[in-house]
Amino acid sequence: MEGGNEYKKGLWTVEEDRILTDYIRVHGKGKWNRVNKVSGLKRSGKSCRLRWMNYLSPSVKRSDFSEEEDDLIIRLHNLLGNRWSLIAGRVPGRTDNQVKNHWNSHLSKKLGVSSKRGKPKAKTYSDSKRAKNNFCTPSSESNSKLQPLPNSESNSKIFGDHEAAAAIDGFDDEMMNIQDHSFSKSKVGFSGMWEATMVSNEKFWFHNDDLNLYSPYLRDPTLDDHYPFQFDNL
DNA sequence: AATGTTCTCAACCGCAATCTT
DNA sequence: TAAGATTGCGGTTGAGAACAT
Repeated sequence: MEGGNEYKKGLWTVEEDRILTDYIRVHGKGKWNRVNKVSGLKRSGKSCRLRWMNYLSPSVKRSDFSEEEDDLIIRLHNLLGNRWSLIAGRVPGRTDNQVKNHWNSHLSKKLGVSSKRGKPKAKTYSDSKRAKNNFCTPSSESNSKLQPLPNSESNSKIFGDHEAAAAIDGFDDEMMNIQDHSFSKSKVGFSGMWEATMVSNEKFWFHNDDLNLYSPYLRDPTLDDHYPFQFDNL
């Protein structure tokens, strides 16, 4: 149980960092609410988790953002909006907090856009569940590793080689037919080179070469178009 | 040098999702 | 199955640093 005034707040001291690092070396990460009980550290589990994930973890890169990272973040943000965790998952060594701060203090100015840009908020529980299911988030363990395509044995390409890739340069209304399914580029609103791979009768995976992203598209028969959700930030 | 202003980023907060009992 | 605990996310805050006057 977290709460009361028993936990310290504010910046972490070197000694607190050492205690937390020692704890994780012995017990591993996770079970954050056990940290204070075991180590005596006067910090909430939530605070311990944040400190480890954003600062102490050896996988966190502390260097300045490179041009390549900036470029990747800008493209991912264009695609995903303020889904910082998803974006960070595609930028090796960077945390969601780092990416968010970097965007708000540097990139948004560089691009001349408002940093208060809102994410396309899900309106309902099912919407937010769909939104979560619609992108492959790398597990926290394999932070930054690309999600592989689903097992190729179980997949059948919808298109032949030539047809497999569809160049989507703008947001026009061109329709593309995939066997008996059809979708509108404008509703997807992605740019780049996409490849659709059939996983099952109900599920496609899109591969964007430009962004190295794999995204599942789940058909939703309850919607009159076949798009589970739209990217209204585009 | 002193003071005021702006910027950066670590950490907090509230909420929702997920897990555990 | 329900309720409480825990985890994870994105928005926001505020202390300290950097810059301007």
